[in-house]
Amino acid sequence: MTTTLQPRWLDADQQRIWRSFLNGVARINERLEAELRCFGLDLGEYEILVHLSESPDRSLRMSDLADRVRQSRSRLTHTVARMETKGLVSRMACPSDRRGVIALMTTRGSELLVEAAPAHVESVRRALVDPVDPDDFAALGRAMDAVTGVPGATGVQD
Amino acid sequence: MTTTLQPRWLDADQQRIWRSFLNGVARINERLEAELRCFGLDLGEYEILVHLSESPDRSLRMSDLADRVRQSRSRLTHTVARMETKGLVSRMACPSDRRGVIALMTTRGSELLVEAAPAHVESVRRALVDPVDPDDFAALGRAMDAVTGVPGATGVQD
DNA sequence: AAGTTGTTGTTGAACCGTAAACTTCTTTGC
DNA sequence: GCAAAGAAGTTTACGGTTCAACAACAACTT
Repeated sequence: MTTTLQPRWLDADQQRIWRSFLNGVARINERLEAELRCFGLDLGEYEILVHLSESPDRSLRMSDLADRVRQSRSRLTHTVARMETKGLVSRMACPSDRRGVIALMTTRGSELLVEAAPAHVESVRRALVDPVDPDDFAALGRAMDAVTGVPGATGVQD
Repeated sequence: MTTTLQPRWLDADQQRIWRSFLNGVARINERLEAELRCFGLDLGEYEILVHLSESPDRSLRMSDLADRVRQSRSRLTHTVARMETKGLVSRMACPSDRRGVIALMTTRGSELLVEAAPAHVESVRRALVDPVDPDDFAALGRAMDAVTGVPGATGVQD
């Protein structure tokens, strides 16, 4: 037989919270995407620009960038290709590894990020930060860190 | 001039939490999708089956269903059409409103849900419920309710 | 040093979601 | 009653994501 033990169903509270989570995430995404569309960007492209802007020389190896923005390599290739035609990024060969490709943000990309960032941050505030109680917001951070396995201070403060 | 006041940037903590959120959500989605793929479903299809199974006669108006699973009407039409070819749902005319279409779950759809549900619930536990501290999990629920504007008990308990 | 294995990044096809136009029907207001 | 406005679903075209196969290179292995 396969390992089909009795399923540990969620209790009523857990199920309510789980559905609240699904609803909340969907709502947040809707708002952020809608807002970024005014700048001709989606969340994936925006994140690419953010991570490039935070890196030395505004550049990052494709595989490194893919990990940071949680996109598959294939998806990143396609997305960066599109952004390249828009003049937001460009690509060059990696000097240290001839397999590698380095994506770098253009001046135009940088300018678009500077333009879009304030509105985006305001969206994040309106959609999440402002409506949520600060203690709950901190708990949200701990919860998501636990999900991704970030060590986090589980013990007592000293 | 446009209303470009000084942007209220996120402070270091808020930004860390926001990124934890993005990472956590992505991780949870990955796991749930990967698990459901074993049953030939994605999260959108699974949710359709769940909501149909909870409704009288295992049936729901398309627009009603669309609201519950947070899909656009267009998307739902496509998804249900696909599921219909798989034999998981079927469609019939709505008796009370001749514009309406009623989606209903087939026996096959019901059987697939019964088969997939335990594994899915286990995924939700492993990805979210189990790793997160119970108090933080409750706070997560309150936070997401605040995001979607669910009234919620903000005051003191009586 | 040659062969194996793993990594990096791209390609093209299939698939899915989005957006806008459109049909049919209901509801509203005069 | 009738025209206008609105709602329910579908359709089509387009764009983006996924998936599997692939080419080029690096890193081990012996």
